[in-house]
Amino acid sequence: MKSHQLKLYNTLSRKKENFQAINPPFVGLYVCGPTVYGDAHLGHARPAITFDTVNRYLTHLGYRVRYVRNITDVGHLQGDADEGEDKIAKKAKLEQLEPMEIAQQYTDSYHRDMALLNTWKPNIEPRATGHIPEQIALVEAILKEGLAYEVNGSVYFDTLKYNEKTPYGRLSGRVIDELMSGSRQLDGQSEKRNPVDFALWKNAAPEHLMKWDSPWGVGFPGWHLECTAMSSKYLGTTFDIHGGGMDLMFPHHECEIAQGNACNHKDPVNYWMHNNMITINGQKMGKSLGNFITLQELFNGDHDLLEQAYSPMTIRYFILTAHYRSTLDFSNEALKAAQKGYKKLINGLRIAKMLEYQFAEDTSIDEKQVGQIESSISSAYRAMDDDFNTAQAIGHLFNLLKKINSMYTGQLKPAALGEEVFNQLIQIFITFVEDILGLLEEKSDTQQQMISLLLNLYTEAKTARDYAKVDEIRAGLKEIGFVVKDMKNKIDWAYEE
RNA sequence: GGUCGCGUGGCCGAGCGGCUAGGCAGAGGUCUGCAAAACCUUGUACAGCGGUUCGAAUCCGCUCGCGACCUCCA
Repeated sequence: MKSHQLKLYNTLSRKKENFQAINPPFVGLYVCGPTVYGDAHLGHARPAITFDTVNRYLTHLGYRVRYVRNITDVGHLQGDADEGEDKIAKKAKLEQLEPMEIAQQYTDSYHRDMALLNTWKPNIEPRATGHIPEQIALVEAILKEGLAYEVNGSVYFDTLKYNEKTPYGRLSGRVIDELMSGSRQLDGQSEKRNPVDFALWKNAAPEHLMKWDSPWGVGFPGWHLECTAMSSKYLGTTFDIHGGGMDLMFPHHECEIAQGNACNHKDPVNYWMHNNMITINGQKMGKSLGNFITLQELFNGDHDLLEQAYSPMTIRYFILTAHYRSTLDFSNEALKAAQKGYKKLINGLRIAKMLEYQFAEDTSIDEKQVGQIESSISSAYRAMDDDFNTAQAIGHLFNLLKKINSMYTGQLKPAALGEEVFNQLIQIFITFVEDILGLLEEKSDTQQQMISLLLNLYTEAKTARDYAKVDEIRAGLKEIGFVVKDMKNKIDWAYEE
């Protein structure tokens, strides 16, 4: 394992803490996945990409990560008028499909979008419906502890009783008395002893589509139970890192802590990490607000708010240019700037892979350049070590990129760096861009071949001083998104930024 | 109402007590048949008002503005 002191911000302590794995080199990472009742939107991309980066960086440091991300295909209740109705079941009725058909369809589209964003697949991707017995067992365990009660075939968590021994609300900084006084008495909550109690198991109405037998009758699991059931099953009753969106902090993650403590008398998670929201015109983007843009719409440019299409890698880069705990505001201007920045970086990646070290007798080591490169490299690592600051790391990568570009145009001789520093520069730049940040060149092979063909014609025309032909080829390539780089020492191409 | 967070140059966005973040846009230059790309140079920034400090965008207080959570939500 590399000697890095990784620090990460723990929501539980509200501080950056040194990361210490429970059983190194193994790390358990659990992230709340999507509820599959609609296409993934920009908001879904944020946790997927930030925790993908966490996964990638931990792996880079030599940890062996078991990444578990669930698929919620049952269990979340609809609010207000639809109280008690399952979100997925509701959608199913609407479209005259089986609930599992809906879940499958959106699981597939989620996988497709996440693959386009170049996120690593979780090692385990458990489904809530595949873990009903585990959830029932959890409910029984909590009942046995005397921290839950049954009413009319439903089981509720007795939050007040739990709070007598273990404080409830530590994660989100809530105090139970304030919650009690501040909460509203909603319809359908009458079965609960207290408004702060939450459902572990819900009795299903006859028309309810997704339901299972249980010791308390036919029903379905409560909203927060699946994550406790699946995380403890695959990662243990106390594991290293739990991630998710900030909006899940309360009540979802708070309830997970309570459920874990109720069963196992210990905290389920050492480090809680929460990504901030993506906003649109300063407001949270969300399904319930109806102001979201799906990833497919983004990729196709097919939305009223979009002036153009933005590629998956542009989206990934865009998200990475902000720290994960900051809000990130969507706008065409910001996305366009991200697109240019991404392409600039990827042009650098292509160049880095082409560059070769050449010894030159007449060139001595340029200590200033070497110093700048070494400083940028260590700064990039320091940024990642400091709570996964990808935004800052990217800034340092651009400084390295300048050196790479300078060598490419012949303004800086590789020999001026010395072979060791040169190799380090190239290797670290490529590793950061591809492996750690997960940014790939978006290309196709035939496209590459066509371009080199055209560049050959360009070079021939240029040698023959047929400038009309030269300009024609250049203009034609520009039209389809490529620029000719006609330099003193060579002719090449680049993506138009 | 309660809890928490934010306000950085034309735009996006790091920074968390002293050292140029970076990207996009703009200006000048080098290179080039002309360009483009690249490279170099360039930008009186830190919501306002007080305070702490040798020193504050960074700490404290107040004011203004914005947002999140408290209900499903990434």
